[in-house]
Amino acid sequence: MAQRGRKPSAWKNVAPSRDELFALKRTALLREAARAFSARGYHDTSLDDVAKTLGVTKPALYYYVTNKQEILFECHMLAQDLGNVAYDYAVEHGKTGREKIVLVCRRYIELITSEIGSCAVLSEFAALEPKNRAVIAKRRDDFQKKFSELIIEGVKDGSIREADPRMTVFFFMGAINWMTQWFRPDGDMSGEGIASVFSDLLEHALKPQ
Amino acid sequence: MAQRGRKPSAWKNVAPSRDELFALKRTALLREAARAFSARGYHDTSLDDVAKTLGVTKPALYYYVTNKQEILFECHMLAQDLGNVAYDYAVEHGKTGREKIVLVCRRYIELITSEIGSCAVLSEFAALEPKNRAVIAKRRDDFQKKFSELIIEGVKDGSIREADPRMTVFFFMGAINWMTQWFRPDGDMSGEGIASVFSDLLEHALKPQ
DNA sequence: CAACAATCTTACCCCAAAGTCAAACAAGCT
DNA sequence: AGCTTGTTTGACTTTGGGGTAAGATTGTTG
Repeated sequence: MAQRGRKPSAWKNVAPSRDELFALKRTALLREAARAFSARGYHDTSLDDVAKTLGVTKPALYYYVTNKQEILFECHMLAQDLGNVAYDYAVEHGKTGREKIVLVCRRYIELITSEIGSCAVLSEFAALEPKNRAVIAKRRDDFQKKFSELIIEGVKDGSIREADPRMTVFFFMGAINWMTQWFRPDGDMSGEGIASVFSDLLEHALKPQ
Repeated sequence: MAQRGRKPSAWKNVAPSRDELFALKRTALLREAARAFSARGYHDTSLDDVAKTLGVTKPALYYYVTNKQEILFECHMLAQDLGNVAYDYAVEHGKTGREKIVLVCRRYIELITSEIGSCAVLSEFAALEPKNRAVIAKRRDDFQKKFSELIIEGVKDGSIREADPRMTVFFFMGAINWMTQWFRPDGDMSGEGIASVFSDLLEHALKPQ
């Protein structure tokens, strides 16, 4: 009934194509695996478990993924993407260096808390195999470099007091990354609430005087 | 020669008794395991490797330890002890709430950086078996509770601006705990250096105005 | 319907690494 | 020397879980 009077091609919106179905299932797999990894850790999560949760058997997973390691790698990539989204947002909306930094902080927290499943995985860095680890490490360093530059910008424009950029980045990125160890979506503090408190603390830490 | 003219009992200082030897070896085992766990992660570290590094074989380790899990548990306990040491030091030496909090931060960082091997393990929380995990979690919560109370004290005595105590603790404990992910003893920043930067940031974040 | 491709299952292989055990070795004591 | 207790080893068992092969099932298309 809702379909009536639509264009003939309306079915496309309702019945996903094969490729779309494939992508959908693959994403579901990554999400579920990420959730499990964060809850029990990479090594204590068997693909049998993940499969059971998804209502299939293990070999079915291997149709969408070449091995367990690939899952972990993709989760890391997805989580890091959020960081870049937050960064772009902040650079666009902030004026001074401090405003931008504080905005990144706030936005990033909002993003990872709403997508916690795929992000808590950030703590499983050691479980990445060397080649993948190198890729993720490189991206992370690039990311933190951009942050450092925002701080330098803030010191120049007078919105941030003199401070070691690299250490400052480590400081608040640590505070944020550690969230994956304690944040629970059903806890008594919302993602936005935490974002407010944390970005406020950061702002005072950086402000001159 | 250095021994000459000493008391007859001087040998005691040089030749450890059996019990002392046992304790010495056991500690060496824990230290080395901790180092390996931090470098490669708990699950990617085999006891065969640890044994080889110590110049013995795996079964020898089992003479000092009942199983692998016990090693991880003891490492966590040791790392947490440092937190309490830092706390006691700060309460003794600080006057206002803020001074105490900042001192805990500084002292704790100095301690874990000098003992990084046994501390980087803090990130392997998920690898603890349920029973042990409960013990460690309890201790950690107690620890953070004491911190919260220092903050409340600081707000009362006017040395700390209005702030959510629990979130504030999460914030800077996160920043510190995350150090285990990036700090390297041979890096270009000493433990004291980091302690200074971090405690300075924390101080500004808490200070009124 | 037949044929072909996409998807998923049952049954299996395989191996790294935790953990065990009896025997060998070492050190002190009488 | 020989006895005893503490320490270490070589050789072994066991198991969880990653990964695979071959066939069943479902869906699609001519």
